[in-house]
Amino acid sequence: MYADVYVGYPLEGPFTYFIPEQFQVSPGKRVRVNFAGRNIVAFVCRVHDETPTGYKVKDIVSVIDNDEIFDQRLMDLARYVSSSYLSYTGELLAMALPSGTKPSDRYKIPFEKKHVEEKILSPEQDRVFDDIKNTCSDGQLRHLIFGITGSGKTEVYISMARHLIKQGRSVIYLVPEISLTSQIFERLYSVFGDELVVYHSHLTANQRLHHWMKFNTGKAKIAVGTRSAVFMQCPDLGMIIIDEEHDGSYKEHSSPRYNARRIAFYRSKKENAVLIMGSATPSVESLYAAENGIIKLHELKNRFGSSSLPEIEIVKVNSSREQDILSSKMKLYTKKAVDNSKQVIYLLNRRGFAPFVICQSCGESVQCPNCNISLNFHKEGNVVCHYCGYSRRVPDKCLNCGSDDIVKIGTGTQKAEEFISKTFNDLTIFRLDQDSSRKKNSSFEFIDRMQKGEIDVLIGTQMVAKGFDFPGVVLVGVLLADIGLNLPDFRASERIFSLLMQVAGRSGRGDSPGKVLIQTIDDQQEIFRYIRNHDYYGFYKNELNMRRSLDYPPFSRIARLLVRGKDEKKVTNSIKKLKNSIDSEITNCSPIVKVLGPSEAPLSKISSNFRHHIILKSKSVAELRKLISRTRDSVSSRDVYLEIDIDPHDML
DNA sequence: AGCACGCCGACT
DNA sequence: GTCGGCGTGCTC
Repeated sequence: MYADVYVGYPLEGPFTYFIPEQFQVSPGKRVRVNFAGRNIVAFVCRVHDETPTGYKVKDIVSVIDNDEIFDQRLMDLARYVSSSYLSYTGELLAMALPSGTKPSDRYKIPFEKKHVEEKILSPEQDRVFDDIKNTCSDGQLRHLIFGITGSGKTEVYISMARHLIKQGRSVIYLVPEISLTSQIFERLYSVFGDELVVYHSHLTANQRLHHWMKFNTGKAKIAVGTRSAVFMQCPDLGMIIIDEEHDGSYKEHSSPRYNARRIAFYRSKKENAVLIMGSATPSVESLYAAENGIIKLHELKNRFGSSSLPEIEIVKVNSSREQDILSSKMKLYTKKAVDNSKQVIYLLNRRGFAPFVICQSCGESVQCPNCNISLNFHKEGNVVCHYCGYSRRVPDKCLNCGSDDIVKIGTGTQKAEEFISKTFNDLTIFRLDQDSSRKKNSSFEFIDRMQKGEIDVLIGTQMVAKGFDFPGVVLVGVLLADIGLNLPDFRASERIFSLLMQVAGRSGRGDSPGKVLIQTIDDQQEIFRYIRNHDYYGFYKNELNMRRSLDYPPFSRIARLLVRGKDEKKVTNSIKKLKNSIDSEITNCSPIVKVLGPSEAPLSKISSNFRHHIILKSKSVAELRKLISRTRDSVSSRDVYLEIDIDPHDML
């Protein structure tokens, strides 16, 4: 007998191997095979007795799984996704499936089990729940809940999940990032107990395998996880929930560059499962789909309980210098909040853009030698590159002109933390960013301390904006809203808008009314008018008009072709060749595709790789795919790589 | 992706 | 004459 297998390389398979007598091989198991001289994992998709001709068949080396870990449905999904994103079936399987070899159930529940009384839905939540429940039995499977922050979308998801699980079906619950799984896990655990599993990349490979199998066999009925959990298999998929659906994390940033939102959309139809997406700031694409009847829209307009939306104020600051980190208004509001034993959250979006070390004499900032990006100053006296990890001591003299007049400009979370603790020296301050949250269990610890009111001021990057429910917070301060607003990227204002609305939603969730103070250098930006009024629809309309006039999504589909390599000459030659190939192909058959570029990518060099790109736009994504698959081989030169991104999330 | 094969330039 | 650069092609 023979087995057709896929391998985790950018190669379209499958490849056929001989099954030695003693092995139990069936579709859905992983095996070890010798492929091009090395032993690698392969995924069995078919077992048959057709002797291949034309090459010498090798034997399977060993069998990894006793039981099948996937079935035909995942194969179909993998083929669909890889063809949609011009990646490869095996590559997708390798990414989607757990890599462990012996399942481990040694997963520690990250909190003390406590009894939670059953929550009763508000009339508004109940209406939405009923509406979803009733319409989905009529075949309306896709739903978008547009609910303001604090309106209790989670409770609607949970009611729906409980309803479907009672019918013996399974539920996938997606959240944008790992730090959010623990919070939602706690809530779900109180409802579903041991029928719940988690799935994300911070688990060990063997834990992942165990959880995958528990869900796959139907022993667990609900799985909460990050984007890769959208591929999880179960006996009867009843629903996929996408919480914070606007979030960019649902788009995978390396090949296969799938978008979990689209996959969920596809699966819901294919497997007759309900899809619920929820957000306080729906993506322009999703709301547009709702307006066009592709998704059913539900609104939650009231906050749960007695709290109301916070008041938002915009305050102009003069610079991003240290003395301007906190405006006098910010200091005043902060003091008032903590004097009443309440809590404050400060958002400093993106650790990656500040602070720079700059020469006052020639104006040059200290650049990363591998990426053409300004290095960021860290407290330890080093400058660090957040793209490639390069790090060096702060130079005494300007590397460009030799002047010793170098200063640090801008503010990162570290510096802000230091400055704030100097300003308010009796407060307990906690910093939450990628550096501080990396230590294991620190995020659970911090949530606990925050809930107990032990922390006065929480300062952090966008992590503080997402999902937290701390009733003691009455002030949210955005230290510098301008960061990221002027990026050369058509989604920049959408991203900043939802970030600011999300973080604003952290304020005033308890009994006391909340305030939001947004500091900005440019207070005349249009976006602030919508933010001040909590006017999502106003923002949306404005944004939609812009997208329409420039032919951006949702009015077209985009593909980005990025060529990168260490030798810039080769990169530019390759992309020219690619452009020529596209041009001749277009005149032949695809006049409905618009071609922009080639041009240098905004991040023109990362990790010593020069980057140039071509942007393709078309109403028809099929046309884009056809064009790319016919021209991609023109980039064939060695050490030059072509990265294909269908529906890119940013174009930096 | 990795790796072998094989075709032209420059050098002990 | 050979070493080694990298373009091309293959992997069951």
